[in-house]
Amino acid sequence: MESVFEIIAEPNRRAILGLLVASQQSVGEIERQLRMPQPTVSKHLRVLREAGFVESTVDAQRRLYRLKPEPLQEIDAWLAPFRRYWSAHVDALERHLDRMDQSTPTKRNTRRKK
Amino acid sequence: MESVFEIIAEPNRRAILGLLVASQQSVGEIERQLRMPQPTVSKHLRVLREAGFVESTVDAQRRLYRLKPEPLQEIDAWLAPFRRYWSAHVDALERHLDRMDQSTPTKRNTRRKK
DNA sequence: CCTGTATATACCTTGACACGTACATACGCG
DNA sequence: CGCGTATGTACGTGTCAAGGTATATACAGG
Repeated sequence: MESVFEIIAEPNRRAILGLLVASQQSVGEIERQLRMPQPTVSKHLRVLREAGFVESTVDAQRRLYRLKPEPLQEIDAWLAPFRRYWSAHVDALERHLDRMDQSTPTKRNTRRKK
Repeated sequence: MESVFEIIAEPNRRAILGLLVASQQSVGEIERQLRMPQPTVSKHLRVLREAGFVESTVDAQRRLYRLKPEPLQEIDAWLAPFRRYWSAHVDALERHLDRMDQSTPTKRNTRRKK
């Protein structure tokens, strides 16, 4: 279970992260909101913790889990080249639509690469 | 194999997507650049195609695969709340550092991103 | 046609991981 | 101290997906 991508492939883990983005939560609160058995929550939290997605602090018998940004930022970084790709191709789509619309003269001086 | 997250959990598939972001490629070209057996490439391409990550056109015996943006945009969208989360917390960190630095009166318009 | 090239698919095996159940540990309180 | 609550962990099980090997399909050219 090495990569951040495998970690977030699990729907329950994404749900847990989705909860924690609002505020920190105890295991029991997560358990109740997501209606999943407690051992399942604990195991997913373990995976998330060891992958650096969350950290916990002790509050008596409870443990409060909160989000850590780095792994998700890593995913965001991986996505960057593709963002550039599709923003470049919005231009291509526009050119395509321009060609379909015969009446409008191409006011298109944005040149294409490749 | 439903969710886009499961699709990109596979390292070879991410590698293929990484190749295609540069330009479209034939199966053989992918096979050679990534040094993976041809059936493996074909199977991963199939998964990517059925999930909408790529599309292919026929060029004689070859098939040219190119990227389609939507599924990756979906991942990008999922990431959005977390981006808000951590950018909010960069601010919190900055405020914290400001409080630690007693001498400087918060001249808070130098907004450093990341 | 036959051959070589290019790509897809079928079958099998293996390993990883998610889940449920049961149990262990820890803490607080009466 | 013993009980209830809160959380972590160990074990057995089933499922599913990735890889390898072999084979099928498609096309091009002599």
